[in-house]
Amino acid sequence: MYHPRELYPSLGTGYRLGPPQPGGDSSFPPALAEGYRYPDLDTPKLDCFLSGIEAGPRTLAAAPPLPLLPPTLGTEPAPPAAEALHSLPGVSMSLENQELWKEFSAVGTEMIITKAGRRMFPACRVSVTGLDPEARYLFLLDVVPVDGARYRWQGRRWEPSGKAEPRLPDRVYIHPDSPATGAHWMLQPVSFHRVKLTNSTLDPHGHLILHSMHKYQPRIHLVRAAQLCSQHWGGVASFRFPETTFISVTAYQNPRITQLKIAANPFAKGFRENGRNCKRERDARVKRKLRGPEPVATEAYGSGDTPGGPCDSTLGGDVRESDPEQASAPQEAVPAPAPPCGGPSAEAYLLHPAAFHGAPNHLPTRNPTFPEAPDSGRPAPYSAAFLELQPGPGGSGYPAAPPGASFAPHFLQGGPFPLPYPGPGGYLDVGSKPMY
DNA sequence: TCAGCTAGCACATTTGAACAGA
DNA sequence: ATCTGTTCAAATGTGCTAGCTG
Repeated sequence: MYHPRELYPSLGTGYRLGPPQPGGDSSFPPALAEGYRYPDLDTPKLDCFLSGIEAGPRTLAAAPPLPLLPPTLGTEPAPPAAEALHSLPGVSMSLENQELWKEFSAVGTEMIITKAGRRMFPACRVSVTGLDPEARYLFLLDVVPVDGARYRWQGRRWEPSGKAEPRLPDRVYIHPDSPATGAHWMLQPVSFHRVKLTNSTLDPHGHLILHSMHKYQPRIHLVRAAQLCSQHWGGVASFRFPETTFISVTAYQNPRITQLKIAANPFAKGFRENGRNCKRERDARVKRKLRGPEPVATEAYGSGDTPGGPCDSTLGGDVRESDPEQASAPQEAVPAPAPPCGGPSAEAYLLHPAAFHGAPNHLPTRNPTFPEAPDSGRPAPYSAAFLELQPGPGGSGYPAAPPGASFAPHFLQGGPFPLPYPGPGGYLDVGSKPMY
């Protein structure tokens, strides 16, 4: 296994997220300071990953003391503005699909996790401003536990039910467009709809590993760096949005969440009231089955509907079909359909568009020594690459993920990347730290 | 007994290859 | 020969449900 300090020994350990330094930069935007405290502010799990960032001209300023997260979901008032923790002055981020998130949050967001990995819905879709248009940045997403409790659905609400399970290996999702110029990231909303969540601790695909019935919070990190393995990283900004807090489940507990997901997620169209798989239709099918073979449907398959589902550009994600206003909002912000990438990334897109619709083809070809995704004949797509990293020295009391028989201690799953770091669209395993 | 998990199912959407026509 | 638009099949993403497990 690798630790970033081993990968980048020349970088030292001088740059870390942490409490504000005396005399540190005070450019932290006040508006963004109104948020919640990172539960693990003192030991951010990205430490080992980000410690290689070169100390910039400014000292990293951490968020000021903030109130703790509320204990339960579904009852809290409208959440405050996003919290930010960064050393990139002037950079701010906003949640594009905030209304949808708030709708879920008001009920108590649940995210299905499966062994094979399940996408998040709603997905995190953000807009960023204040970047240097010429500089290159990486966009990362991770998910951290909100508290040390396990939760249980009590028929009407979620309530704490005992102590949380030991923290699992931390993984970071790297946006497929990374690295790209500031101009590219600011051109259109950045969507993390391809992030997958799993409850399989031996997950070989690099999906983000979570415990079921626990409360989590996604975080988005912006790192200024020319390349994924750059030795000249120029700062980091971390953001999180309180309304994106969710409880991981293997089956939905709150029927209101189920209804919201069905109403908002294009992939669940078949379960809507007027769909072919609504309860009435299902019952009718069962009856017909008992009587005899089902007649062939005469209606054109999916006719009349405008495709509005997730796409793979940064604009993609949870377009809410039932809410045309919401669906059109990003287009108002970006009048002309922008190319998926700008600068060198746009070049890569033109040369290898598939790279932005699944496999990162703009990178070196798939390493044949790595296995295919076990559940598919196709090469592992966006989750193709990740890196298992050993917890840092003195960093973790948490035992490293038990090495599965199917994969080596460190490797790039389905890796098109011959280098020991994850490629765009991949996941970085940064080890973990004990939380409780 | 029961809460939680898993696998299989049907349906909708996405994606890319193949093809036809300009 | 090239470009554009259409069609189609396979892959993938959904929630539902029955059965299993601890």
